[in-house]
Amino acid sequence: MSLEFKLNTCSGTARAACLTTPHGEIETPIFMPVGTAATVKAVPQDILEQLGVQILLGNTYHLYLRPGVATIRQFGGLHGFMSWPRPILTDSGGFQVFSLNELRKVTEEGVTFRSHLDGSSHFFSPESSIATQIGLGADIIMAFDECTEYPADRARTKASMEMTLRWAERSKKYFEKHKHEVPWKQYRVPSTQLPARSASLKAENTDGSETSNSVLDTRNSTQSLFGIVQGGMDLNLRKESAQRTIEIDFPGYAIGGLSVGEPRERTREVVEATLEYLPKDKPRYLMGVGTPEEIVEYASLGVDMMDCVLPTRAARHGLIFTSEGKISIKQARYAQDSGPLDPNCPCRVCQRYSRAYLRHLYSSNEVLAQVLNTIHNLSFYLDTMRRVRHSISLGEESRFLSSVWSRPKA
RNA sequence: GCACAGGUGGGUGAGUGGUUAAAGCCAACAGACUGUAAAUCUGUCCCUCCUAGCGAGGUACGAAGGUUCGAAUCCUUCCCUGUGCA
Repeated sequence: MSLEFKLNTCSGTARAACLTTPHGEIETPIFMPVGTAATVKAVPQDILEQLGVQILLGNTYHLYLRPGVATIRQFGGLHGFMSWPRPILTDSGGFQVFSLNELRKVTEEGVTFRSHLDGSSHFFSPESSIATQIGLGADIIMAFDECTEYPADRARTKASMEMTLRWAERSKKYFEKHKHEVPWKQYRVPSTQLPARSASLKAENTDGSETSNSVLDTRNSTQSLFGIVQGGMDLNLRKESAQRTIEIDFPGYAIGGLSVGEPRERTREVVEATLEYLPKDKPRYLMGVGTPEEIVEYASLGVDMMDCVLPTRAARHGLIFTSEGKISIKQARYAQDSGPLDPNCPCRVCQRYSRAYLRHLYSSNEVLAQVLNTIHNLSFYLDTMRRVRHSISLGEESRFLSSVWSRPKA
């Protein structure tokens, strides 16, 4: 069994479920921190575990350039390389087709990138992206797509969508043929690092010599490849893209091509419309969103998985998310403030440090500022999703949206 | 005391007769950030006024005078700093 999606509770359009992957279970709706270069910037893995991070993102393009797949393969994949025993998802490099627009050339065959590191030329196709992702060995990997830019006219959006569909077929075809080449091997991790709920995945310790350690048994499992729905802001194209992607048949579906500059109301509209066409019994992953308010809303619409660089990047830039809105810890007004970042936050940063200290760290350019700010923002996001799951499990209707934070909503 | 070299906006430091209220960098202040080319990027940064503009005045390149249509830039004197010699 490589992927299992078990619905627990539904409440309105929202649902709570359990997604089982070769490296453990994930409770959904879930927020997935982004660790592009095999690291969630500024935060060590053991702290991520303590924060309750259940699944991480990695990026194919970045890891392919550095350190290279061969290296990661030697470690049995990303899990072993970065010492992260829990689930991982890799993005295909499709987003870089969009974001590196100055450095790339797209053709039907694939995309030629100029490396942002040294300017060297590299070619990515659906086949090579999947090959790379198999080498990286994430639990969930993504089809190679083209993230359509915004704005785009209907003809351009349709052409882009059609190509993404062809690329999806190629991705799947290559994956089915090569999925057994995944480099997973048994590797030992201290049992303290294993998420409790992965206990069922622990293999028998046959040699008996490592009784204090657990061994993840991934021998009989493979990765899972998700398809990606495109179609820009055009609801009809979204519908068509969803239906045709489903025809190709994937164990999970992502909604891509959003948060690319369109107004937020538009995003919501497209998400809501697209979800309607996605199967209820499979995980739905909304790529690249959002603010705390937005992820709560998308979860209420029925999204199961989300990822976003916002909490981590914003933290490094001094923007802090709190139950009372966002604050910029750089501001002079916090220079003497003895209170925590967020009075309602139980995280280790809020329990220990003052705003004045955190502002001081930031203005002094101390790396600890990045560490602490990121830990807080991630805690806040993870807590937010925990509350969303709790609300869904209580069967609270759409009301849970406003009760997620213990404050009146404006 | 003598001889050189210097004194520029909060700091550093360009500029050596006119597009110079004065580059760049830093600091300060504010803003942005949504499948990470991001410890990044953008704006403001002498004072006052308004119709808020590549707007109008004022003040400013150690001090005071002078030359010139015009000076941070040239001249004189003074003050201060560094180095060398007494």
